[in-house]
Amino acid sequence: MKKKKSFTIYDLARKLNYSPSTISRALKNHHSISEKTIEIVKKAAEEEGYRPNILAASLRNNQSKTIGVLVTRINRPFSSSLISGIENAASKEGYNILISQSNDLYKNEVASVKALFDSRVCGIIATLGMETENVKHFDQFAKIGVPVVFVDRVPADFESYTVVIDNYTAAFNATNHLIEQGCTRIAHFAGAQHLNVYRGRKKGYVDALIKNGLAVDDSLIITMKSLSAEEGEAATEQLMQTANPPDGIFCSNDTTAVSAILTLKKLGVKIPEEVAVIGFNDDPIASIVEPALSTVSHPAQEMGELCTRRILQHVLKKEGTPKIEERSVLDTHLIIRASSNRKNNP
Amino acid sequence: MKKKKSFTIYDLARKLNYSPSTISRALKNHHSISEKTIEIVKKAAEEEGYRPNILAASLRNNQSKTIGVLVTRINRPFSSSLISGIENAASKEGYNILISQSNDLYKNEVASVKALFDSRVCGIIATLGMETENVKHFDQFAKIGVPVVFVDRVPADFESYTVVIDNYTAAFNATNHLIEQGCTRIAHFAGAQHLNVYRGRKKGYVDALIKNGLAVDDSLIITMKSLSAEEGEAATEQLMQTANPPDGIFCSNDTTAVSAILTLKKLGVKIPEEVAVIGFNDDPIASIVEPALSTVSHPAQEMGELCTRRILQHVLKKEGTPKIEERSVLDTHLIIRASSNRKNNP
DNA sequence: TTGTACGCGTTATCAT
DNA sequence: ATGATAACGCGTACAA
Repeated sequence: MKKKKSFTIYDLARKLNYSPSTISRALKNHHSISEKTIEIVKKAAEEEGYRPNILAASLRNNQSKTIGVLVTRINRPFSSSLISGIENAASKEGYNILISQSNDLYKNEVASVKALFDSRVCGIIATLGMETENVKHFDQFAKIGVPVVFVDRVPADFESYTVVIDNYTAAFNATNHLIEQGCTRIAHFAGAQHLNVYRGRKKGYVDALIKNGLAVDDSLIITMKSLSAEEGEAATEQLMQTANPPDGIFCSNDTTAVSAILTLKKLGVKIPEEVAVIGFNDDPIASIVEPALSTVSHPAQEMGELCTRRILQHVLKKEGTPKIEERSVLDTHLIIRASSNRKNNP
Repeated sequence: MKKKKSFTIYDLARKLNYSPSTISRALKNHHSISEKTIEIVKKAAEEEGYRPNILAASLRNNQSKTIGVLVTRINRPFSSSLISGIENAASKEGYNILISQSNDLYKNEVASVKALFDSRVCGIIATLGMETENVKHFDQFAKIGVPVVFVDRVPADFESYTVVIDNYTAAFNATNHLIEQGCTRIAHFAGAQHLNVYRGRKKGYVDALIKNGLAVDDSLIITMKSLSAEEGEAATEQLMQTANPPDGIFCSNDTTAVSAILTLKKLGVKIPEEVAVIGFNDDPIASIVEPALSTVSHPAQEMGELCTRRILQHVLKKEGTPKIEERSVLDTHLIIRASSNRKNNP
């Protein structure tokens, strides 16, 4: 269905007996146009319902005001908060955002990145999928000077902006907290180890154990494919059936942590007395589950805003400041709730 | 920072000694181009890393393959699921989605709609904000034949596609269920009444009471501005302090319902024996809170997919099928959990 | 202060 | 089967 031709600066020019260029300039308050003309043009534009065609402007300028965003799943607390932050910061500066999700499939990720490139985004913000092990598909951006910001799940070896949290320290602190609560046999629900976030969390966990003189028992480390509720339940059941079950679990996300809590309750295990549990992300469910889940807060919204700022800084930058690499590490916060707090439940 | 000029069909044409039009056609498998030429062109395009410039194509075709999406807050279970559905259906057909959020502010909504229009989206999917009482800002789309799909929170008087659930029936059934459980004094947490969804839910609640011969007590109907957790808590406390507190609460969303449950527990009120609670949406927290929250499931993801389908149907439609109005009402499902189930807690 | 002319990358139309 | 040309709407160098 073809759309009607829209009202352009040419139509406006004809109507006002000006040249199109004068209209164009007046509309953007060019200094060489008289106040009066600007006023006339703007008034007429308003009356006629003129709206600029951004496609044409972007093509002409070889530069769009659209930021591409790629996440694994839009429909997840972390992602949606991240996107929300990105959108708020972007729209405030007159930038649009183009969104796509990979559903954690490498194939989709590559296709989405291509699509975003074809749309000539002025920058791209991306979180890597579970299956992603190389990031060649982002090379095309670097090649033409379009900034790439990787956030949260980031590659090891790509020259780009990076916005992350310190997964290692957060995990170390979380595990350390469990030890302070008296846990001596702590299990860990780990995620795919080729992803920085899960690698960091596992390493923090292991180092906290070592630092405190506790044994690292590989049978207590369950590595999961997608950290789903089902996997969390299965792992919890499996662990509790062993001769020597854990007295604490540090989970790489809240989904599996909440799942662990529900499963432990089903098994009649007392939380946190017999098994203390701590998660990661501070999803809404964390504060609702009973006992409330201790977790690590993830400043998703702020991360999104920062990502946008990185893109804008880069785009608005003048020549001569080509540094396209900068790593931002945001603070996390350990939130201690009932699921790991033995002090209040002596 | 200016970007490098990109590799175009002209470069490809020069390199292969073909005309740009041949390249253009070969790239889209035009039937008039020989197999051999197509192969040659595609191979070279691949080698040179040629990527089409969608901006140029859209400008030339006066038709983009981008769907605009406007929600109130990206960062909400319903919205993010909706968007996820929209994105999945769109990307499958090679369409992109441009997202913005109004944060429930009318001013933002108008600005976002303008921005989406300026980007020449081929269709727009929107959920109205809390403050929105008129939808003039959508007229510009109708004017040039761009389809508008309103979803969930929709206007009463705008010719467009509409994707909704039957709020009235869902609310009626939810309230009826509370009555079946023995509730006789049921409160209602209502939302802004100029929005169809909250109006429908309230009406369903009222009619269920009437149908069952129960009195409609205005003091039991609390109308909230934003249906936030804080409002839910305040309303619950207020209700329970009265001489004649309710024995059931039908809430217009899960946020206030969960808030009610937590507040009731704090007050030592037994759920569902003394007060049964039911929410709306089936957010993740609904199944986690204790007792688990009965609620109405909202097929957000499917609604999103349907919205996209409406746009695509319209866009791909040939001339002569101009019907731009069609109302789709999706089924909801009453999910009975512990917060309203007195049968299992005699 | 305003106007003219061209090009951004693509595709549709009309030729050859 | 392929090529030449114009046009989509806008912005800008250059001219007046």
